[in-house]
Amino acid sequence: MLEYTKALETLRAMGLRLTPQRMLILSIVASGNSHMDVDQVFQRAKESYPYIDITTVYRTLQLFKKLGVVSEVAIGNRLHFEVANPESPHQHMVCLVCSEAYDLPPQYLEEFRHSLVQELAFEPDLKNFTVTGVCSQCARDKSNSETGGF
Amino acid sequence: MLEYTKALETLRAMGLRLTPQRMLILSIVASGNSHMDVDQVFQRAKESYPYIDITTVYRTLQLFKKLGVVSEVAIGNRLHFEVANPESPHQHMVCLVCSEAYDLPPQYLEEFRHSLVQELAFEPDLKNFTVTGVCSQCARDKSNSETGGF
DNA sequence: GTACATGCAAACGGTTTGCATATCT
DNA sequence: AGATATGCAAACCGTTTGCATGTAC
Repeated sequence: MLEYTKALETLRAMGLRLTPQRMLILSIVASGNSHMDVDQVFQRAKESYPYIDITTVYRTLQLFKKLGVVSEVAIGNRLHFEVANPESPHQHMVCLVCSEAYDLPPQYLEEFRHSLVQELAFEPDLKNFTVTGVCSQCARDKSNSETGGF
Repeated sequence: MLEYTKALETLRAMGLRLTPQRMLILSIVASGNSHMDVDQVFQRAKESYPYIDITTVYRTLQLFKKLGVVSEVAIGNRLHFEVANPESPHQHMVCLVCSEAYDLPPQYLEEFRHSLVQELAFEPDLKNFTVTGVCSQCARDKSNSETGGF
């Protein structure tokens, strides 16, 4: 919950306000294991405060992003957010079947990045890197249904 | 221009029509070095046939995709298309500065894919793989402008 | 002649903006 | 009190759909 106090201090320092909506949205994003899309945040927020508008969710998340409190990941045509953690940068894998997001530790991309830079003189933007694919769970489900077994 | 005759035969075989719009759109996509987004195709098409509608471009490209004539690449929130070439599968690198698209030979992803499958049991969907980043040209331009040079 | 394709308009889904009202400080 | 945030409505942008007209076959 270190993020909380730090984020709240940042808000104060900028002369911005600590509103219930902002605290709620921050708590929701912080409670997720991985990134959540805007609508997921919105739905969860409505459980606590039914009057909240999705516009507020968008604006608040963009504000937190600007403050470095959360980071944004675009997946398909949806924006996702997670609490920023500069100590453990990572990329994401998203399952095309179940839409689940998984963290991808950066070492998996090191050699890839290195060869791109060295051989193709292309500097990949790993801050916004996401691989889609099929996760082990869904691959198993699929092979089970194909063989008719469980 | 092999793609042409093959595509046209495929259309006929399916009882579909060879319209001027379809031939125009195919020729435009085939003329590009790499993938083009829908609006680029549309603009070029209007030069030859000003009455064409962007809806037709979308529908035609989707049809060609279904026939295996073109392949679709989603970049950001835009769809891009290129002539399908099953003989040389590749992925893409897109420069965030100039938006130029470059082909990425598959060998650059082999080790990456292998470690994902082996160690994380995640099968990446390399058919829809795109890395964004900064190309060498734009990196050079940037460093020049930063040092006051050109 | 008939089925299929086109153009146009309207809908769609995610996101952003304008503005009057409400709220934090 | 005064500046900032919110809710609501409307705009936006890329893409898709409905439908009457047009055209390839």
